[in-house]
Amino acid sequence: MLSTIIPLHGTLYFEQTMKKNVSIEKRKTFRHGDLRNALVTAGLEMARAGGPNAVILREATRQAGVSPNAAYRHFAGQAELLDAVRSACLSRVAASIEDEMKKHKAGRDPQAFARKSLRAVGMGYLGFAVREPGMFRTAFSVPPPVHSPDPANTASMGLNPFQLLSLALDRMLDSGLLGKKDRQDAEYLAWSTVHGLALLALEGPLHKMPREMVLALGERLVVMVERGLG
Amino acid sequence: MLSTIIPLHGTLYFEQTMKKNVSIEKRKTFRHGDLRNALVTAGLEMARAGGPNAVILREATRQAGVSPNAAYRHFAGQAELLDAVRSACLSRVAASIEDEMKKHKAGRDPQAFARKSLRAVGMGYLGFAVREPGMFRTAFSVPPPVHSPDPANTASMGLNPFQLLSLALDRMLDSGLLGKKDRQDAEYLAWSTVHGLALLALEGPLHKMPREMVLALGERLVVMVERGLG
DNA sequence: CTATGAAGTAAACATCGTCCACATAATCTA
DNA sequence: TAGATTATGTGGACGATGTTTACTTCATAG
Repeated sequence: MLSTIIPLHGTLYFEQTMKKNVSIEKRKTFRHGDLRNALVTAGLEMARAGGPNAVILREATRQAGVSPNAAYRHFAGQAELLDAVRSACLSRVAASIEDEMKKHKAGRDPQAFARKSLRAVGMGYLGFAVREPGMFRTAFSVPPPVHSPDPANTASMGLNPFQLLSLALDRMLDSGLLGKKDRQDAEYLAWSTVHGLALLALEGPLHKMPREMVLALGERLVVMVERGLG
Repeated sequence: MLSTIIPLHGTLYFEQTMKKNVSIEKRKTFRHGDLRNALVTAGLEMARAGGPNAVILREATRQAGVSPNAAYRHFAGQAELLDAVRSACLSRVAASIEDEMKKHKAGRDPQAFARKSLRAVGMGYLGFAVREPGMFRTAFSVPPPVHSPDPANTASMGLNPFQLLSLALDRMLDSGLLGKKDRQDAEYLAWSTVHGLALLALEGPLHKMPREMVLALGERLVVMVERGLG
Protein backbone atom coordinates (compact mmCIF):
# COMPACT_ATOMS: atom_id res chain seq x y z
CA MET A 1 0.00 0.00 0.00
CA LEU A 2 1.16 3.43 -0.84
CA SER A 3 -0.08 4.94 2.37
CA THR A 4 2.60 3.10 4.27
CA ILE A 5 5.27 4.90 2.28
CA ILE A 6 3.61 8.20 1.54
CA PRO A 7 1.46 9.15 4.48
CA LEU A 8 -1.93 10.60 3.73
CA HIS A 9 -1.59 13.55 5.99
CA GLY A 10 2.01 13.97 6.89
CA THR A 11 4.36 15.37 4.31
CA LEU A 12 7.35 14.54 6.42
CA TYR A 13 8.67 18.06 6.21
CA PHE A 14 10.80 17.94 3.15
CA GLU A 15 11.09 20.73 0.69
CA GLN A 16 10.36 23.75 2.80
CA THR A 17 13.82 24.11 4.25
CA MET A 18 15.77 23.53 1.10
CA LYS A 19 17.64 26.81 1.31
CA LYS A 20 21.09 25.75 2.24
CA ASN A 21 20.55 23.86 5.44
CA VAL A 22 22.99 21.07 5.78
CA SER A 23 22.45 17.71 7.33
CA ILE A 24 18.77 17.22 6.69
CA GLU A 25 18.58 13.57 5.89
CA LYS A 26 15.24 12.98 4.30
CA ARG A 27 14.18 10.59 6.95
CA LYS A 28 12.02 7.90 5.47
CA THR A 29 10.70 6.50 8.68
CA PHE A 30 7.87 8.20 10.46
CA ARG A 31 9.70 7.84 13.71
CA HIS A 32 12.87 9.85 13.97
CA GLY A 33 14.51 7.48 16.36
CA ASP A 34 16.65 9.90 18.28
CA LEU A 35 14.88 13.21 18.11
CA ARG A 36 15.61 14.42 21.59
CA ASN A 37 19.31 14.11 21.00
CA ALA A 38 19.07 15.63 17.57
CA LEU A 39 17.32 18.67 19.01
CA VAL A 40 19.89 19.13 21.75
CA THR A 41 22.69 18.80 19.25
CA ALA A 42 21.13 21.38 16.98
CA GLY A 43 20.53 23.64 19.94
CA LEU A 44 24.10 23.23 21.03
CA GLU A 45 25.32 24.35 17.65
CA MET A 46 23.13 27.42 17.81
CA ALA A 47 24.34 28.17 21.31
CA ARG A 48 27.89 27.83 20.09
CA ALA A 49 27.27 30.34 17.36
CA GLY A 50 25.13 32.88 19.14
CA GLY A 51 24.76 32.19 22.82
CA PRO A 52 21.59 31.37 24.74
CA ASN A 53 19.33 33.74 22.85
CA ALA A 54 20.17 32.02 19.61
CA VAL A 55 18.78 28.63 20.52
CA ILE A 56 15.51 28.63 18.63
CA LEU A 57 13.14 25.76 19.04
CA ARG A 58 11.71 25.86 15.55
CA GLU A 59 15.14 26.03 14.01
CA ALA A 60 16.18 22.96 15.95
CA THR A 61 13.22 20.99 14.64
CA ARG A 62 13.99 22.24 11.16
CA GLN A 63 17.52 20.95 11.35
CA ALA A 64 16.22 17.67 12.65
CA GLY A 65 13.89 17.47 9.67
CA VAL A 66 10.81 17.40 11.79
CA SER A 67 7.75 19.53 12.38
CA PRO A 68 7.97 22.23 15.06
CA ASN A 69 5.56 20.54 17.38
CA ALA A 70 7.48 17.30 17.44
CA ALA A 71 9.76 19.00 19.94
CA TYR A 72 6.93 19.10 22.43
CA ARG A 73 7.03 15.32 22.71
CA HIS A 74 10.45 15.66 24.31
CA PHE A 75 10.47 19.07 25.95
CA ALA A 76 7.78 21.03 27.70
CA GLY A 77 8.82 24.09 25.75
CA GLN A 78 11.72 26.16 24.54
CA ALA A 79 12.92 26.79 28.06
CA GLU A 80 13.33 23.12 28.73
CA LEU A 81 15.23 22.61 25.51
CA LEU A 82 17.51 25.45 26.50
CA ASP A 83 18.02 23.74 29.83
CA ALA A 84 19.18 20.61 28.14
CA VAL A 85 21.53 22.58 25.93
CA ARG A 86 22.86 24.39 28.95
CA SER A 87 23.63 21.12 30.66
CA ALA A 88 25.57 20.01 27.64
CA CYS A 89 27.53 23.26 27.67
CA LEU A 90 28.28 22.89 31.34
CA SER A 91 29.86 19.52 30.90
CA ARG A 92 32.05 20.95 28.16
CA VAL A 93 33.28 23.52 30.63
CA ALA A 94 34.02 20.79 33.12
CA ALA A 95 35.88 18.84 30.48
CA SER A 96 38.03 21.84 29.67
CA ILE A 97 38.96 22.25 33.31
CA GLU A 98 39.77 18.59 33.64
CA ASP A 99 42.03 18.73 30.62
CA GLU A 100 43.95 21.56 32.20
CA MET A 101 44.23 19.79 35.52
CA LYS A 102 45.48 16.58 33.99
CA LYS A 103 48.53 18.40 32.72
CA HIS A 104 50.02 18.33 36.19
CA LYS A 105 50.50 15.23 38.29
CA ALA A 106 50.99 15.23 42.02
CA GLY A 107 54.72 15.33 42.71
CA ARG A 108 56.85 15.60 45.81
CA ASP A 109 55.82 19.15 46.57
CA PRO A 110 52.17 19.21 47.60
CA GLN A 111 52.06 22.99 47.78
CA ALA A 112 53.30 23.39 44.24
CA PHE A 113 50.75 20.85 43.15
CA ALA A 114 47.99 22.68 44.96
CA ARG A 115 48.93 25.94 43.31
CA LYS A 116 49.04 24.34 39.91
CA SER A 117 45.66 22.80 40.49
CA LEU A 118 44.07 26.09 41.35
CA ARG A 119 45.62 27.75 38.37
CA ALA A 120 44.47 24.93 36.15
CA VAL A 121 40.90 25.37 37.26
CA GLY A 122 41.00 29.07 36.57
CA MET A 123 42.73 28.82 33.27
CA GLY A 124 40.70 25.86 32.10
CA TYR A 125 37.64 27.90 32.82
CA LEU A 126 38.90 31.03 31.10
CA GLY A 127 40.34 29.05 28.24
CA PHE A 128 37.00 27.55 27.48
CA ALA A 129 35.32 30.92 27.73
CA VAL A 130 37.70 32.33 25.17
CA ARG A 131 37.58 29.30 22.92
CA GLU A 132 33.83 28.78 23.00
CA PRO A 133 32.17 32.05 23.93
CA GLY A 134 28.70 31.05 22.89
CA MET A 135 28.69 27.81 24.81
CA PHE A 136 30.23 29.45 27.83
CA ARG A 137 27.64 32.20 27.91
CA THR A 138 24.94 29.61 27.51
CA ALA A 139 26.30 27.45 30.30
CA PHE A 140 25.92 30.23 32.82
CA SER A 141 22.97 32.13 31.50
CA VAL A 142 20.01 31.05 33.57
CA PRO A 143 19.91 29.65 37.06
CA PRO A 144 20.38 25.95 37.59
CA PRO A 145 21.07 25.77 41.34
CA VAL A 146 24.67 24.91 42.05
CA HIS A 147 24.09 22.00 44.29
CA SER A 148 22.46 19.89 41.67
CA PRO A 149 24.48 16.69 41.25
CA ASP A 150 23.01 16.40 37.77
CA PRO A 151 25.15 13.78 36.07
CA ALA A 152 24.59 15.50 32.74
CA ASN A 153 26.65 18.45 33.94
CA THR A 154 29.75 16.44 34.64
CA ALA A 155 32.57 15.32 32.44
CA SER A 156 34.71 12.20 32.70
CA MET A 157 35.79 12.72 36.29
CA GLY A 158 32.16 13.07 37.28
CA LEU A 159 32.62 16.53 38.72
CA ASN A 160 31.11 19.78 37.62
CA PRO A 161 33.15 22.97 37.43
CA PHE A 162 32.25 23.98 40.93
CA GLN A 163 33.32 20.66 42.36
CA LEU A 164 36.57 20.75 40.45
CA LEU A 165 37.29 24.10 42.00
CA SER A 166 36.52 22.71 45.44
CA LEU A 167 38.96 19.94 44.79
CA ALA A 168 41.73 22.38 43.97
CA LEU A 169 40.99 24.46 47.05
CA ASP A 170 41.07 21.37 49.23
CA ARG A 171 44.55 20.70 47.95
CA MET A 172 45.47 24.20 49.06
CA LEU A 173 44.07 23.49 52.46
CA ASP A 174 45.69 20.09 52.81
CA SER A 175 49.08 21.38 51.80
CA GLY A 176 48.89 24.15 54.35
CA LEU A 177 48.62 26.99 51.87
CA LEU A 178 45.23 27.91 53.21
CA GLY A 179 43.91 28.18 56.74
CA LYS A 180 40.74 26.39 57.67
CA LYS A 181 38.92 29.66 58.09
CA ASP A 182 40.06 31.04 54.78
CA ARG A 183 39.09 27.84 53.07
CA GLN A 184 35.47 28.42 54.03
CA ASP A 185 33.42 29.35 50.97
CA ALA A 186 36.57 30.20 49.11
CA GLU A 187 34.96 28.62 46.06
CA TYR A 188 32.74 31.58 45.60
CA LEU A 189 35.56 34.07 45.87
CA ALA A 190 37.78 32.29 43.41
CA TRP A 191 34.98 31.53 41.05
CA SER A 192 33.79 35.11 41.01
CA THR A 193 37.09 36.37 39.73
CA VAL A 194 37.42 34.17 36.68
CA HIS A 195 33.75 34.27 35.92
CA GLY A 196 33.78 38.02 36.04
CA LEU A 197 36.72 38.35 33.73
CA ALA A 198 35.17 35.87 31.33
CA LEU A 199 31.89 37.73 31.11
CA LEU A 200 33.44 41.17 30.94
CA ALA A 201 35.49 39.91 28.04
CA LEU A 202 32.72 38.02 26.27
CA GLU A 203 29.61 40.08 26.57
CA GLY A 204 30.72 43.01 28.66
CA PRO A 205 32.63 46.21 28.17
CA LEU A 206 35.90 44.39 27.54
CA HIS A 207 34.35 42.87 24.48
CA LYS A 208 37.06 43.98 22.10
CA MET A 209 39.98 42.99 24.24
CA PRO A 210 42.15 40.48 22.36
CA ARG A 211 42.07 36.95 23.64
CA GLU A 212 45.74 36.84 24.50
CA MET A 213 45.35 39.82 26.76
CA VAL A 214 42.36 38.25 28.43
CA LEU A 215 44.35 35.15 29.16
CA ALA A 216 47.30 37.18 30.36
CA LEU A 217 45.01 39.02 32.73
CA GLY A 218 43.72 35.64 33.73
CA GLU A 219 47.16 34.58 34.85
CA ARG A 220 47.53 37.66 36.99
CA LEU A 221 44.06 37.12 38.31
CA VAL A 222 44.79 33.62 39.50
CA VAL A 223 47.92 34.82 41.21
CA MET A 224 45.91 37.51 42.89
CA VAL A 225 43.45 34.97 44.16
CA GLU A 226 46.24 32.79 45.44
CA ARG A 227 47.77 35.64 47.39
CA GLY A 228 44.52 37.22 48.43
CA LEU A 229 42.86 34.14 49.80
CA GLY A 230 45.50 33.24 52.34
CA MET B 1 -13.73 71.24 12.79
CA LEU B 2 -13.97 67.81 14.24
CA SER B 3 -11.04 66.50 12.31
CA THR B 4 -8.71 68.55 14.41
CA ILE B 5 -9.86 66.69 17.48
CA ILE B 6 -10.71 63.30 16.08
CA PRO B 7 -8.30 62.49 13.27
CA LEU B 8 -9.69 60.83 10.22
CA HIS B 9 -7.21 58.04 10.09
CA GLY B 10 -5.51 57.81 13.43
CA THR B 11 -7.39 56.32 16.36
CA LEU B 12 -4.75 57.51 18.77
CA TYR B 13 -4.34 54.04 20.18
CA PHE B 14 -6.86 53.95 22.94
CA GLU B 15 -8.87 50.93 23.86
CA GLN B 16 -6.62 48.09 22.84
CA THR B 17 -4.45 48.10 25.93
CA MET B 18 -7.16 48.52 28.49
CA LYS B 19 -6.22 45.41 30.44
CA LYS B 20 -4.63 46.82 33.50
CA ASN B 21 -1.87 48.95 32.11
CA VAL B 22 -1.31 51.97 34.26
CA SER B 23 -0.25 55.39 33.19
CA ILE B 24 -1.77 55.58 29.75
CA GLU B 25 -2.90 59.15 29.58
CA LYS B 26 -5.20 59.44 26.63
CA ARG B 27 -3.07 61.98 24.96
CA LYS B 28 -5.16 64.43 23.03
CA THR B 29 -2.45 66.01 20.99
CA PHE B 30 -1.16 64.29 17.90
CA ARG B 31 2.37 64.96 18.96
CA HIS B 32 3.45 63.19 22.07
CA GLY B 33 5.92 65.82 23.04
CA ASP B 34 8.49 63.69 24.78
CA LEU B 35 8.20 60.30 23.20
CA ARG B 36 11.83 59.39 23.19
CA ASN B 37 12.06 59.86 26.91
CA ALA B 38 8.79 58.06 27.50
CA LEU B 39 10.07 55.06 25.60
CA VAL B 40 13.32 54.94 27.50
CA THR B 41 11.48 55.24 30.78
CA ALA B 42 9.14 52.43 29.87
CA GLY B 43 12.08 50.34 28.72
CA LEU B 44 13.89 51.04 31.94
CA GLU B 45 10.96 49.76 33.93
CA MET B 46 10.89 46.58 31.88
CA ALA B 47 14.62 46.15 32.32
CA ARG B 48 14.20 46.61 36.02
CA ALA B 49 11.60 43.88 36.14
CA GLY B 50 13.05 41.35 33.74
CA GLY B 51 16.49 42.28 32.53
CA PRO B 52 17.60 43.03 28.99
CA ASN B 53 15.45 40.42 27.30
CA ALA B 54 12.35 41.96 28.78
CA VAL B 55 12.68 45.31 27.09
CA ILE B 56 10.12 45.01 24.31
CA LEU B 57 9.76 47.77 21.80
CA ARG B 58 6.06 47.30 21.20
CA GLU B 59 5.32 47.25 24.88
CA ALA B 60 7.19 50.51 25.34
CA THR B 61 5.11 52.19 22.67
CA ARG B 62 1.98 50.75 24.26
CA GLN B 63 2.84 52.25 27.60
CA ALA B 64 3.54 55.54 25.92
CA GLY B 65 0.12 55.39 24.30
CA VAL B 66 1.51 55.42 20.82
CA SER B 67 1.58 53.17 17.79
CA PRO B 68 4.48 50.70 17.51
CA ASN B 69 6.07 52.43 14.56
CA ALA B 70 6.26 55.75 16.30
CA ALA B 71 9.32 54.35 18.04
CA TYR B 72 11.14 54.26 14.73
CA ARG B 73 11.14 58.03 14.60
CA HIS B 74 13.46 58.03 17.60
CA PHE B 75 15.34 54.76 17.38
CA ALA B 76 16.60 52.78 14.44
CA GLY B 77 15.17 49.66 16.03
CA GLN B 78 14.79 47.68 19.20
CA ALA B 79 18.54 47.36 19.60
CA GLU B 80 18.98 51.10 19.70
CA LEU B 81 16.23 51.48 22.26
CA LEU B 82 17.93 48.84 24.38
CA ASP B 83 21.14 50.80 24.03
CA ALA B 84 19.50 53.88 25.44
CA VAL B 85 18.04 51.89 28.30
CA ARG B 86 21.42 50.36 28.98
CA SER B 87 22.98 53.78 29.19
CA ALA B 88 20.40 54.79 31.74
CA CYS B 89 21.12 51.67 33.76
CA LEU B 90 24.83 52.34 33.64
CA SER B 91 24.48 55.75 35.13
CA ARG B 92 22.44 54.28 37.95
CA VAL B 93 25.32 51.96 38.68
CA ALA B 94 27.69 54.88 38.72
CA ALA B 95 25.40 56.77 41.04
CA SER B 96 25.32 53.88 43.46
CA ILE B 97 29.10 53.75 43.55
CA GLU B 98 29.32 57.47 44.09
CA ASP B 99 26.91 57.27 46.99
CA GLU B 100 29.09 54.68 48.62
CA MET B 101 32.24 56.67 48.03
CA LYS B 102 30.80 59.84 49.47
CA LYS B 103 30.39 58.15 52.80
CA HIS B 104 34.11 58.53 53.45
CA LYS B 105 36.01 61.77 53.29
CA ALA B 106 39.75 62.02 52.89
CA GLY B 107 41.27 62.22 56.37
CA ARG B 108 44.77 62.26 57.74
CA ASP B 109 45.56 58.71 56.73
CA PRO B 110 45.74 58.49 52.94
CA GLN B 111 46.18 54.74 52.98
CA ALA B 112 43.04 54.20 55.01
CA PHE B 113 41.23 56.52 52.65
CA ALA B 114 42.50 54.62 49.65
CA ARG B 115 41.34 51.33 51.11
CA LYS B 116 37.96 52.73 51.92
CA SER B 117 37.63 54.08 48.40
CA LEU B 118 38.36 50.74 46.82
CA ARG B 119 35.92 49.01 49.12
CA ALA B 120 33.31 51.61 48.35
CA VAL B 121 33.61 51.01 44.64
CA GLY B 122 33.24 47.29 45.08
CA MET B 123 30.39 47.44 47.53
CA GLY B 124 28.57 50.18 45.66
CA TYR B 125 28.74 48.00 42.60
CA LEU B 126 27.58 44.87 44.39
CA GLY B 127 24.98 46.73 46.35
CA PHE B 128 23.37 47.98 43.20
CA ALA B 129 23.49 44.53 41.66
CA VAL B 130 21.64 43.12 44.63
CA ARG B 131 19.20 45.97 44.87
CA GLU B 132 18.41 46.26 41.18
CA PRO B 133 19.19 42.97 39.51
CA GLY B 134 17.33 43.68 36.32
CA MET B 135 18.95 47.03 35.73
CA PHE B 136 22.35 45.67 36.61
CA ARG B 137 22.07 42.79 34.19
CA THR B 138 20.88 45.19 31.54
CA ALA B 139 23.72 47.60 32.15
CA PHE B 140 26.31 44.98 31.32
CA SER B 141 24.51 42.81 28.84
CA VAL B 142 25.79 43.81 25.44
CA PRO B 143 29.07 45.42 24.50
CA PRO B 144 29.38 49.16 24.64
CA PRO B 145 33.14 49.62 24.50
CA VAL B 146 34.59 50.69 27.82
CA HIS B 147 36.39 53.74 26.64
CA SER B 148 33.29 55.58 25.58
CA PRO B 149 33.09 58.87 27.45
CA ASP B 150 29.37 58.88 26.75
CA PRO B 151 28.01 61.54 29.09
CA ALA B 152 24.77 59.58 29.37
CA ASN B 153 26.62 56.86 31.24
CA THR B 154 27.86 59.07 34.00
CA ALA B 155 26.29 60.24 37.21
CA SER B 156 26.82 63.48 39.07
CA MET B 157 30.60 63.22 39.33
CA GLY B 158 30.77 62.69 35.61
CA LEU B 159 32.52 59.37 35.86
CA ASN B 160 31.33 55.96 34.78
CA PRO B 161 31.84 52.90 36.98
CA PHE B 162 35.12 52.04 35.33
CA GLN B 163 36.51 55.50 35.88
CA LEU B 164 35.40 55.51 39.49
CA LEU B 165 37.32 52.30 39.98
CA SER B 166 40.37 53.84 38.37
CA LEU B 167 40.11 56.73 40.76
CA ALA B 168 40.12 54.43 43.77
CA LEU B 169 43.08 52.50 42.44
CA ASP B 170 44.98 55.70 41.86
CA ARG B 171 44.48 56.53 45.50
CA MET B 172 46.01 53.17 46.34
CA LEU B 173 48.97 53.97 44.15
CA ASP B 174 49.41 57.49 45.46
CA SER B 175 49.28 56.37 49.06
CA GLY B 176 51.92 53.75 48.47
CA LEU B 177 49.65 50.75 48.89
CA LEU B 178 50.26 49.68 45.34
CA GLY B 179 53.41 49.54 43.27
CA LYS B 180 53.48 51.15 39.86
CA LYS B 181 53.71 47.80 38.16
CA ASP B 182 50.83 46.30 40.09
CA ARG B 183 48.74 49.34 39.37
CA GLN B 184 48.90 48.55 35.68
CA ASP B 185 45.54 47.30 34.42
CA ALA B 186 44.50 46.58 37.96
CA GLU B 187 41.06 47.87 37.01
CA TYR B 188 40.33 44.73 35.10
CA LEU B 189 41.39 42.47 37.91
CA ALA B 190 39.37 44.25 40.55
CA TRP B 191 36.40 44.68 38.31
CA SER B 192 36.34 41.04 37.35
CA THR B 193 35.94 39.93 40.92
CA VAL B 194 32.90 41.96 41.84
CA HIS B 195 31.33 41.59 38.43
CA GLY B 196 31.73 37.86 38.64
CA LEU B 197 30.16 37.61 42.05
CA ALA B 198 27.32 39.82 40.95
CA LEU B 199 26.51 37.74 37.92
CA LEU B 200 26.91 34.42 39.65
CA ALA B 201 24.48 35.63 42.25
CA LEU B 202 22.01 37.23 39.85
CA GLU B 203 21.74 34.98 36.87
CA GLY B 204 24.21 32.26 37.65
CA PRO B 205 24.39 29.18 39.78
CA LEU B 206 24.38 31.19 43.01
CA HIS B 207 20.97 32.43 42.10
CA LYS B 208 19.34 31.37 45.34
CA MET B 209 22.01 32.65 47.65
CA PRO B 210 20.49 35.18 50.07
CA ARG B 211 21.47 38.78 49.50
CA GLU B 212 23.12 39.20 52.86
CA MET B 213 25.44 36.34 52.13
CA VAL B 214 26.28 37.77 48.74
CA LEU B 215 27.22 41.06 50.35
CA ALA B 216 29.19 39.29 53.07
CA LEU B 217 31.11 37.45 50.39
CA GLY B 218 31.56 40.78 48.71
CA GLU B 219 33.34 42.14 51.75
CA ARG B 220 35.72 39.21 51.78
CA LEU B 221 36.19 39.60 48.07
CA VAL B 222 37.26 43.19 48.33
CA VAL B 223 39.72 42.31 51.05
CA MET B 224 41.07 39.57 48.85
CA VAL B 225 41.57 42.00 46.01
CA GLU B 226 43.32 44.44 48.32
CA ARG B 227 45.75 41.80 49.53
CA GLY B 228 46.13 40.07 46.21
CA LEU B 229 46.88 43.12 44.11
CA GLY B 230 49.89 44.33 46.06
C1' DC C 1 -4.71 -9.31 15.42
C1' DT C 2 -6.01 -5.68 17.41
C1' DA C 3 -5.96 -1.76 20.61
C1' DT C 4 -3.22 1.35 22.91
C1' DG C 5 -0.12 4.85 23.42
C1' DA C 6 4.13 7.19 21.94
C1' DA C 7 5.82 10.10 18.32
C1' DG C 8 4.83 13.32 14.42
C1' DT C 9 1.87 16.44 11.65
C1' DA C 10 -1.28 20.35 10.48
C1' DA C 11 -3.43 24.36 11.21
C1' DA C 12 -4.20 28.04 13.93
C1' DC C 13 -3.22 32.00 17.33
C1' DA C 14 -0.78 35.68 19.74
C1' DT C 15 3.34 38.34 20.01
C1' DC C 16 7.45 40.39 18.32
C1' DG C 17 10.39 43.33 15.21
C1' DT C 18 10.23 45.78 11.03
C1' DC C 19 9.01 47.85 6.30
C1' DC C 20 5.96 50.73 3.37
C1' DA C 21 2.70 54.11 2.32
C1' DC C 22 0.07 57.60 4.15
C1' DA C 23 -1.88 61.24 7.60
C1' DT C 24 -1.22 65.07 10.64
C1' DA C 25 0.46 69.08 12.53
C1' DA C 26 4.37 72.33 13.90
C1' DT C 27 7.38 75.24 11.89
C1' DC C 28 9.76 77.85 8.43
C1' DT C 29 9.46 80.81 4.64
C1' DA C 30 7.63 84.02 1.28
C1' DT D 1 -0.93 85.40 6.66
C1' DA D 2 -0.75 81.59 3.36
C1' DG D 3 1.75 77.81 1.58
C1' DA D 4 5.38 74.45 1.53
C1' DT D 5 8.39 71.58 4.31
C1' DT D 6 9.37 68.34 7.51
C1' DA D 7 9.21 65.94 11.90
C1' DT D 8 6.21 62.84 14.05
C1' DG D 9 2.42 59.26 14.22
C1' DT D 10 -0.77 55.84 12.14
C1' DG D 11 -2.35 51.54 9.60
C1' DG D 12 -1.60 47.55 7.51
C1' DA D 13 1.21 44.06 6.22
C1' DC D 14 5.03 40.38 6.42
C1' DG D 15 7.85 36.90 8.36
C1' DA D 16 9.54 34.76 12.52
C1' DT D 17 8.89 32.93 17.03
C1' DG D 18 6.60 29.99 20.86
C1' DT D 19 2.57 27.37 21.89
C1' DT D 20 -2.13 24.94 21.80
C1' DT D 21 -5.60 21.68 19.94
C1' DA D 22 -6.98 18.11 17.15
C1' DC D 23 -5.56 14.71 14.08
C1' DT D 24 -2.43 10.76 12.01
C1' DT D 25 0.93 7.14 11.98
C1' DC D 26 2.90 3.17 13.56
C1' DA D 27 5.47 -0.04 16.91
C1' DT D 28 4.43 -3.26 20.10
C1' DA D 29 2.10 -5.73 24.03
C1' DG D 30 -1.49 -8.75 25.16
